[in-house]
Amino acid sequence: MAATMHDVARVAGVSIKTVSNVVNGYPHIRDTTRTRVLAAIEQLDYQVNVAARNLRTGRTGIIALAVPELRIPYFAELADAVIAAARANGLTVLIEQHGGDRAREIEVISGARRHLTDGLIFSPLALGAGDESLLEVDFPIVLLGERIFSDGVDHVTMHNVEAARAATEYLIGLGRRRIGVVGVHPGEVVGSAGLRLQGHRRALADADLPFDEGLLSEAGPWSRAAGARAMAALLDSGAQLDAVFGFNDALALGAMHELQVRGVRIPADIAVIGFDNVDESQYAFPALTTVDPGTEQIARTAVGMLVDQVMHKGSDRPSTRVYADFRVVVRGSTEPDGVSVTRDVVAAAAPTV
Amino acid sequence: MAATMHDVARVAGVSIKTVSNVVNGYPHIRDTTRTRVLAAIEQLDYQVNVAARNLRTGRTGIIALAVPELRIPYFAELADAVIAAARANGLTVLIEQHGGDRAREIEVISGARRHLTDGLIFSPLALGAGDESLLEVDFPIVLLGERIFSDGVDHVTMHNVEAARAATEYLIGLGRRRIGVVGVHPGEVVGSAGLRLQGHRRALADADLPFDEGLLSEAGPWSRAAGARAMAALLDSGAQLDAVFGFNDALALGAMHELQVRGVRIPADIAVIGFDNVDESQYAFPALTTVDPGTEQIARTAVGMLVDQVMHKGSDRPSTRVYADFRVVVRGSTEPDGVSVTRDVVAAAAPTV
DNA sequence: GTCGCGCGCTGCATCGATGTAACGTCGGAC
DNA sequence: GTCCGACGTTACATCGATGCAGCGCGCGAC
Repeated sequence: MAATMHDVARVAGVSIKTVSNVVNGYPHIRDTTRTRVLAAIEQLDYQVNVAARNLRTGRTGIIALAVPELRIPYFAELADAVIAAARANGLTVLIEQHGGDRAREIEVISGARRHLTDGLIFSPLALGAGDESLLEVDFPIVLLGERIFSDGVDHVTMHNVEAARAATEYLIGLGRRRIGVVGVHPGEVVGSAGLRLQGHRRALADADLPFDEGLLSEAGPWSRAAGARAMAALLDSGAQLDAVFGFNDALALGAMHELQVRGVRIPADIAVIGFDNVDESQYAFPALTTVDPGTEQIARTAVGMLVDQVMHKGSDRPSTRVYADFRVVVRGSTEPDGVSVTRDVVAAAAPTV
Repeated sequence: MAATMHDVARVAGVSIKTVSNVVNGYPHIRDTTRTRVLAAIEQLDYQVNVAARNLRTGRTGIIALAVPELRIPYFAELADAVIAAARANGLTVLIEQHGGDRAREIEVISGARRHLTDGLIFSPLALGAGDESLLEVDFPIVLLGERIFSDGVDHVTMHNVEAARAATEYLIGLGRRRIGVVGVHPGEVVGSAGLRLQGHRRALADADLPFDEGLLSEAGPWSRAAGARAMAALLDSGAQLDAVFGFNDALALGAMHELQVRGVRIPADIAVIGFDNVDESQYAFPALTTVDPGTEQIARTAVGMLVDQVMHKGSDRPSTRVYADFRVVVRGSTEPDGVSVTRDVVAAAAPTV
């Protein structure tokens, strides 16, 4: 059986509490005592029982991350970044997949596992406007994404509008004038598709370019397959294009593939830009220019906010909303020799209340 | 503050232990009592404090999964499957990334977090032959992969040799005779590359086809980029091919891309097969034929074995080694009209001791 | 010389649940 | 009629740690 503090105390000839003090770095301990305790710990190969410590302190050192599915590359990379950020804070991450299922999303915020974790980073897919009350729990939560906002809840999100605007501005700067858009969700306003389209339109307006509905192509799920289909539809409609903006990388990659199959030269004939900067994109040929939404920063910020909430639990902190920095990552799909050149276009992260 | 069993007991007018009995489904309780307790639980919105239960029972309901990185699609999908399988067993999953770093892999098996979890599913990358002693811990562990085996430790792995053999057999069955191989690791014997090459050679021998070293192409990391480079090298060498076997999907996708860039028709001129069956592959155009190594089964089996170990902890179970079933998933990259047709080629899962 | 305080350490209560022993009651077996 | 055992329930100890109060001691301040 594993050794307990009691065993260590007996071997070291001190009280159990002194062992606890040594383990927790309490400063007022004679050096000789500390040495003896440490020797006993070494000898018995003692490790603190975290379960017991948790019971006493109410902290577990585990945070939960709830995402739709890990098989979606963006979320896998987000999870990767969250785990790394948590590790830097001495925390481990427990992952829940809710699959965009409403019932399971609700279960995540109200579930019994709350006792197991110190807090939750939650990226919802089904919950949305109107569900704010569900988020009013007495438990540290950080929300991700743009589906739902609530005044009392910390939130980390991205500059969807500005980033999309920067992407289109960048294409316009290259001299492109007829920019196809892949991944539109007609009628949507608050989701990623709606916000990114809004940014695209602003960039066009800023450059006095017309907004042509004929250049928009719808895609339900934001997958490669859908991107290829949407691209095909756009080309088949006879639209004349010199650039394509895929609302995420999967769409852009699908679109790019369709273009290549048809013998279109990228970027000579048509330039392609995506959004998300998933790993996959830099391995495409040509490598995909894309908007990096600051995934790693989002992860770091979210973990930081959660840690902050955990430490100041009970006190009335005002809730914070942070927008991650983004940047346009220029690669070969827009500039022949631009492979992996990174260009910072905008950096904005004004915390707002 | 959250309600405790004590509160529930007071409200229901019973002892705290009776509440415990109700919560844990102990059968000998009068219906009226049970009803009263349940009502009190409902009224107070009581949830068991898992930390306290853990301390008492020594179980946490959490299992750890240690993988190199979630950003590698195969591991993201493995994690996805493990989380789903764990959920089916009432468990949650805590994920550790060791990044193939030896020190961190060792930390994972000996770390203090062991107390937080009931067991560990471990997919090592740095540990290998010679490190068996590190695995001899008094803690439920299930090993994945083919890097290291140890007599005392449960293991789930895949039929690398047989599966690769089936892939090549399948290509030969299509009438292909000159099969390029992308992803060779010269000199390797026990790793995936070595085993898969061995399977490939056997299939050639079985069909009385010559083994031509000139058809092998090396790739260090198994990425798309490396696949494309290896493919290019092979083509540039002047080798005549009618098929390509990528040792994983990323390699195969990279190779496929290189072929398409050069105007090679897939599968008319050259058929392409991969290995792993990651989601990405079915969205390629043409969709990639591949070997499904039974990732989901691997996950389910590993979780099952771990649960078994946890339940029979202490008793001297013999350790088990399971090989997952595999199958060749036929898609457009080898047969024009074979998109998403699945063909079971071999099913083998003889548990061995 | 006394007081107060910080140091180094201890003992006890406590976190919230579960396991064990044991209680009274009641029905059935002898 | 007595005894036994199953039933429904309870009290108490326990899991392994931490928080708090407090002890004896030495040292500096007044």
